[in-house]
Amino acid sequence: MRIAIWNVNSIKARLPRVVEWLKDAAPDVVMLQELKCQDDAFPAMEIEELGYNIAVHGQKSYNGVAILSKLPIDEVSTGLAGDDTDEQARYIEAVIAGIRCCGLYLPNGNPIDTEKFPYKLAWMDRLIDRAEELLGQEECFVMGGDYNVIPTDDDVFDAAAFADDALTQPESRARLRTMLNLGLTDAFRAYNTQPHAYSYWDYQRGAWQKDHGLLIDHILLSPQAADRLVASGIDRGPRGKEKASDHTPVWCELSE
DNA sequence: ATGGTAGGAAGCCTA
Repeated sequence: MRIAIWNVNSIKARLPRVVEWLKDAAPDVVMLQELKCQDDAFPAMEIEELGYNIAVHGQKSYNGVAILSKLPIDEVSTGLAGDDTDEQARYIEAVIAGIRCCGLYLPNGNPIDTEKFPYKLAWMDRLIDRAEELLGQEECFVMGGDYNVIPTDDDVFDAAAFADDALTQPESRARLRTMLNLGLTDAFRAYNTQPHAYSYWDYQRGAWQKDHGLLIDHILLSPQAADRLVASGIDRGPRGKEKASDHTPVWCELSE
């Protein structure tokens, strides 16, 4: 089963790119981030026509996550436990063919001297709690999406330029490492060791043309899922197209 | 030293 993640930066603006990539790559499951639309505005028909079932957790203008699946989608739940006042649509879970698929759009957290940064860290703590809970149940699960964390200085084109960025702060990195230390496996890193492999390139300053990117989209696997991991990669194709998202898909393949 | 681009909403915010 091939599972992909993609921050599309508006599903409505990106629909032609998404449709073309779904036809081309034909992943079994796709977890989307940054839909930037409400549930009723999600272009469901165009995607269902390609043979996908859909679970959406949308929000007007900002955030929004979805799961697309060729196989039936069960046990959908939205939102991340731990803060009843949090109204941002950044988390969705569903069970597909016995695999719990957790799609997330982690807060960016910039600038770090505002309330946005503590919100990011608190959100990560809640994600860690959820991961611990699922690990305790010994479930086969995948936690993937835009983590908005650059794991190491080798995952950014210019570490010095990002020294004060929320994506590289020790507090952000420590929380991501905590998830790995709990026993989760970074799917991409299990099969790819080369530094400076990116999943995001800014629209500004010709970042794509210069390969000035960041690796911030990650797929973490529970031990039961990692046992089935046979391949993982980054599909740079979509980033080079017209009207591209600033992110490109990351994928992993689990054996049956 | 600052602004560059993209998207959505509605005449600024987020990234």
